[in-house]
Amino acid sequence: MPIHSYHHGDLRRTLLEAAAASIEANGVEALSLRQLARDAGVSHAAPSRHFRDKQALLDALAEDGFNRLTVSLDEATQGAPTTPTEARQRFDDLARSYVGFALAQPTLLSLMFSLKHAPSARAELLAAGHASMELTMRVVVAAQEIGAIGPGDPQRIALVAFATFHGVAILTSGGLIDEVPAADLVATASELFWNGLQP
Amino acid sequence: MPIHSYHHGDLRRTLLEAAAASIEANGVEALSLRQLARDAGVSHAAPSRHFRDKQALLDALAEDGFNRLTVSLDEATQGAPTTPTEARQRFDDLARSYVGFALAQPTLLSLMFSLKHAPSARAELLAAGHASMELTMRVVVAAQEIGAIGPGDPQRIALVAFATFHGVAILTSGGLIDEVPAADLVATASELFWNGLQP
DNA sequence: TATGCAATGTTGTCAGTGACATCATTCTGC
DNA sequence: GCAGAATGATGTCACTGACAACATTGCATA
Repeated sequence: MPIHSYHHGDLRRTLLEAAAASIEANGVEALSLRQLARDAGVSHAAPSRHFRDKQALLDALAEDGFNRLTVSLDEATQGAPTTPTEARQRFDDLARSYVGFALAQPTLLSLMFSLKHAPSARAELLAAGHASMELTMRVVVAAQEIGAIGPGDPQRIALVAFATFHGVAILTSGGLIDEVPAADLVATASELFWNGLQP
Repeated sequence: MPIHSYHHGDLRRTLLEAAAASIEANGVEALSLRQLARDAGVSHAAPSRHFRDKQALLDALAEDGFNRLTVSLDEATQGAPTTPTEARQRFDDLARSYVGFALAQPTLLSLMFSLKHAPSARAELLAAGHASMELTMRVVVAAQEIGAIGPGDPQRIALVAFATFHGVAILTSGGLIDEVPAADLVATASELFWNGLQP
């Protein structure tokens, strides 16, 4: 790809990456399509070829975020547990991975769960979000299968676990907590939740 | 107060209420100070007398939200419990109240925990947020005092409880969950968490 | 009670923005 | 090698937030 070609080459990806950096640095409110275009060295209307409007860019960012979160959670919970200790470890790892994601890109996480998405993007977002929750369910089911935790609708348990991780992630990344270190809060949450699941 | 006086009378409150309605209807992104001014029947620059800039209005909204949340949680948990069943009931009520607040004004809740606040407003927001968490701690301490749950740092437990409620609230109000009714999710979360607290 | 100042509201202006229409260039499949 | 699809550029418009300068009103106090 020549340095100065009429076509950018991979403008869509460039815009997404710059936008992700921008929202973390200055918030969603301050995101400017025209500024992104300037930074990418294209005209102010070029982004509209890839994102119908600003909302479409935000939707794409959110979907991308869910996909990255799914990868993170997946990598953190490889291998089926064979002992209760291992199952518990997977659960801990899942929680730490979630909160780690949140601390690294808190604004993106908020955006992912923000409810103002274009109806057209809703299907993709739902699918991407569900993939993340599926991973949580996988950990729950694996723990149930070896008897590390009691029975119970794994989907419901996984949803509550996911919600717990999310809440801890938002609280710790939101700067609303000074007294308790983030890692301690994650550990406490994981421990309490696990206790509640015991047979 | 005359119908048409030079001074509006209570513009600040009018703006806050209209803004709260606007963000729930159209999202934070679409909030327009000038539109709020038009709706209130004042000039486009009048709001600046009450809110230095848009961020200041959002900060005030968030603080107001925390105060209202605190009132809701307080009203839902009146009276010291005397039995484990009552203590458990308080805990359930707290969770339901939190999620009810979230369902009624999901965008405001997101805004409250958004990290994009002016440094000058941080102190007030922190105080308002802590008041909500204090209420959660009150419920935990009350339960501990009558032995309904085991010992443990009540602040840490309360923070995790708060986080759990918040996570469930965001998930249920965010439209990311179709399979499980919100009330069921709240009940499951409350039950699992309570189990984890048993001595 | 009179008055001066603080609080509040108005008008005017400016640069930045998102969206859209129209035109230009390049790429790709046939 | 060429036609049409992708992608980018240019021009324009209404709207917005922020700010400056000016107007009106309410209130404290002398």
